[in-house]
Amino acid sequence: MTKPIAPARAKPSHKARKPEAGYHHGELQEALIAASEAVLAEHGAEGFTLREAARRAGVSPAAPSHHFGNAQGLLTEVAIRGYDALAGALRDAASRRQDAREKLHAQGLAYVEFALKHPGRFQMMFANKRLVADDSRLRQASRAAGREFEIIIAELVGGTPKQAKTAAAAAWSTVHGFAKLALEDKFGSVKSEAGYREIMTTLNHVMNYLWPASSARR
Amino acid sequence: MTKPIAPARAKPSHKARKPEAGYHHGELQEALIAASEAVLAEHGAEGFTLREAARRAGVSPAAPSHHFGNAQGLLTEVAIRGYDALAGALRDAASRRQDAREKLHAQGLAYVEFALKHPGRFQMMFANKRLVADDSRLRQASRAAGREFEIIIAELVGGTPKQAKTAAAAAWSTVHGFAKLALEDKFGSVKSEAGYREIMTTLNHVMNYLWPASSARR
DNA sequence: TCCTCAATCTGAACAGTGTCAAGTTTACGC
DNA sequence: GCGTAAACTTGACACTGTTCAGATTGAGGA
Repeated sequence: MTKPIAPARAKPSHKARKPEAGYHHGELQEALIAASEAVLAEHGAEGFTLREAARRAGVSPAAPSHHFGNAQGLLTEVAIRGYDALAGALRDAASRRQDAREKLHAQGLAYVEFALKHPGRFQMMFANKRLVADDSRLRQASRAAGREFEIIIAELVGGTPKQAKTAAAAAWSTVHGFAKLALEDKFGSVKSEAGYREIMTTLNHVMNYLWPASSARR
Repeated sequence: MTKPIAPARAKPSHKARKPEAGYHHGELQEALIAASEAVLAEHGAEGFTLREAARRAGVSPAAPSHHFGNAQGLLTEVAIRGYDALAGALRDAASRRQDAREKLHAQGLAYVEFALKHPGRFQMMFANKRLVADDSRLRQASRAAGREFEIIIAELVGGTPKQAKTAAAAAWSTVHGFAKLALEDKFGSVKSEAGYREIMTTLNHVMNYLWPASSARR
């Protein structure tokens, strides 16, 4: 079933060309990142192996080390892109609404959607032990994603920056916890389409409960 | 075909002494569970290995399979005890308060405290891929822990059972997400004592924000 | 008391993992 | 055209979880 995938390699002359055979790969970084994301999508965070990623990129198991140092380095790059994508999804969701509360709700849905649609990548993003946790670019990307919540929350609650930070921590915790619990089947099976929709409506109820429409809650 | 959990071994009456030398271990199941918890405490969920647990129990790497089938079986047993301990901590925390809101706050603190003080075990409890996720005892233990929240939430919000379920999902999601994010250093370093206390006061603020004292919130 | 036999545990093997050192191939500036 | 440095491979090592044949044991029946 999984036989040697045709190696995607760069043509010698100019590295902007289509991939063909050759000792040097040419675009190995990108190929490895893409391969890693594919492995994460298929086998989840626990099922990721460096050798499998290398295999899919058509190179030897030792090749990644020349570009990323080790598996943590490669996964860190994957996580950074994951955070970028997450931040984009959050910004996108908020931008489609007018009301601050609706923006927050949309962000919550987008967050959980992101987690449920890319479970492996999402779990890896929050698996510090498998990443270079103190990588500055990683930390920056993570904080940028968190800031998307803070922006909307500040708009919603007003108050001092400290209050906004608290409220943002609350929002992030809630949606993150919901996503994590959902991924571990605590709210039913995520596998089926019906289960997925049920989970998302549960999330909707949770958001309505914690951030209701009127200013007087409950 | 089902995992061969050995029958509870009767302690050899005349040999109730030190489990020192001997071909037969005598209390290997308990020893393996204890060893696993020690490994989890020292190296975290990612750092757990079956061989290391066996090593600590003074037994060959193949021995655990006779009692737990495989690593998942052993870890499932560890997770079950973890959920039992968690449920106990939640019940305990609530029992010390009168007001329903204070009970919920105490449960939230207890939940995060549990996670931060036993990170490896906690993370493993929610790592379905490393457990026998459909083990009935595991599911029951997990639901029992979740029910501790539901009990207090029902007391707090009243309403229909469905509303209570929503509110309980919200509470669980929030404290679980907070714990997970804290463990991944999203709220500062957990390592230092000062960082730990800062995290717990942040949690306090979050709880006060989401479940404030008066009925009119914020 | 002895004997059997099932339960328990070992030892060796296997396939797979991440990483390292050393060797091979290629690209590119001079 | 050449030399050098980067890119990649090869082979090895120390691990991992799991399997299976066989050694060891103790408990209960004779």
